[in-house]
Amino acid sequence: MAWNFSPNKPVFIQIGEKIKLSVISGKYPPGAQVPTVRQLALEAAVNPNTVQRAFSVLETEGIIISKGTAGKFVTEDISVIEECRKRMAQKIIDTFVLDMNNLGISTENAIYLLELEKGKEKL
Amino acid sequence: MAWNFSPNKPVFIQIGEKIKLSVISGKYPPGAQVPTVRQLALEAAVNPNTVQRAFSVLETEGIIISKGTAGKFVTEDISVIEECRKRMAQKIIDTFVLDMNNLGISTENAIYLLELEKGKEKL
Amino acid sequence: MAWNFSPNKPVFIQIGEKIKLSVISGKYPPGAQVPTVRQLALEAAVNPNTVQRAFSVLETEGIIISKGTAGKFVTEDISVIEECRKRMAQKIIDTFVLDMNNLGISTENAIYLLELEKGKEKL
Amino acid sequence: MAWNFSPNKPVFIQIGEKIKLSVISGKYPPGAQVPTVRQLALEAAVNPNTVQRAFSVLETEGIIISKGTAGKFVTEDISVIEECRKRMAQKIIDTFVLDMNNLGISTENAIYLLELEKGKEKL
DNA sequence: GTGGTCTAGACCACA
DNA sequence: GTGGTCTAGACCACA
Repeated sequence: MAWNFSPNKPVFIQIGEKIKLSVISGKYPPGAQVPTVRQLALEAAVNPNTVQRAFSVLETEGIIISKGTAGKFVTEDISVIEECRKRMAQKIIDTFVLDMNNLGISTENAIYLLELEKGKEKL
Repeated sequence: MAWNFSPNKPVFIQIGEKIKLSVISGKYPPGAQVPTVRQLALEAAVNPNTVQRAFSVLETEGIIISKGTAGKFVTEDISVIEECRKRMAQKIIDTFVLDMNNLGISTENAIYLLELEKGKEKL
Repeated sequence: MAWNFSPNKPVFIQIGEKIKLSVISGKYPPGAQVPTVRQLALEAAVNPNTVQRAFSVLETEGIIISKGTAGKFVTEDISVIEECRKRMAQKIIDTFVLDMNNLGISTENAIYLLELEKGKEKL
Repeated sequence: MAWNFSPNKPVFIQIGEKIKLSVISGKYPPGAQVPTVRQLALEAAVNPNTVQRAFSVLETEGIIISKGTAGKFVTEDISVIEECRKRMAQKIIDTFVLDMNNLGISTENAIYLLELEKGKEKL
């Protein structure tokens, strides 16, 4: 995993998002143990407290469950994960549509621009 | 103009973006004088320093030009405005594609989801 | 406010509960500013980080809203506060009934014991 | 016996409470042998050390008496058990009254809410 | 002055 | 070894 942090967002948020994406992508499947706080802190070269804080957000969301001294685990409730994936996708879409509309670009035109973008990807 | 600020972004950034959108949308056409710092500060109920800071960003970008005591004016160089519009649109698109891909959603599927979103708008 | 902490619960939890009770009791009414992080840290003789953490829980619950550099304020949405009060009361009742039942004391008998307790209070 | 542990309390405490309740309820009567550490550890799927720790608390309280290799037995001194039952009940009541009062709910009103709760139980 | 983030490091409980 | 809490203290952005 690549750990290059943007200066725009708090590090603990960025760590949390990366773990969340690993869960959603299935890299950490339901019920699996996630890396320990100390391990992630070493990897990402941050203080363990910062990793702890990232996890505490995910635990509040129910994505990660702490089993005391045994470690932290991905929830086995698949619906929580799926719900999270949907929520994130919808938020990205809403932001995109709103931002484009603010620029005076209709959703229809935005889709057209994305088609062009898709064309570029093939190159 | 509605001045309801999100707590997530600095206020001066939000003010700057709003003015920028007014320029791009033509509400403040090329060469036109923009409202004074004091006027905007009153309207938005913020400290004049905050508005000043927003303007200083726009002046650095060349969108707004300060003519000393005469006031601040939208640039007459239309290409600057058009360039800014394109840059903003491209940044929004790039962010959108990247975010969706990170969620495991291809650009193609993202377009499909946007089509659905467009459908909702009609309701 | 008396700040004597029990060793059984984390300090940040106890601080959070105390603030929450102040909100529910109306000591900090809707819309009012709550004491600053630094002020509470001084009063309670703990690290500002610990107070910050207590607040972050209340902000997640929507009881407290941070208005950037202006300070932190009690939500103006009275329903959130009322909802919180009800939730807390119900949780206390549920715990009580469950604990008593586990001891082999029916809810009816528990009420009888409470009547006795009420009698003691008058002395 | 159902062994589902809450993540909020230490497991050894929860095991101890469960055994204590079995004694109080008469499931393990005075003088009776209680299951062995190994047996309970197997049942509850925990480390034998954890069960041992739970027992050591109960032995300190005098509820359980260890007779060396013969095993562990419930005390034959009924007054110890009765005393324990009373102490637990009083603690639960005190906590309940205090918590409700902190929420601004008088003991009288608390009793009223419990009456409502009793009503719900019949459904 | 306000909130907010982060580090270094200590210390604790649990298993 | 695992998670979890807390302190002291630095540093930053915003207004």
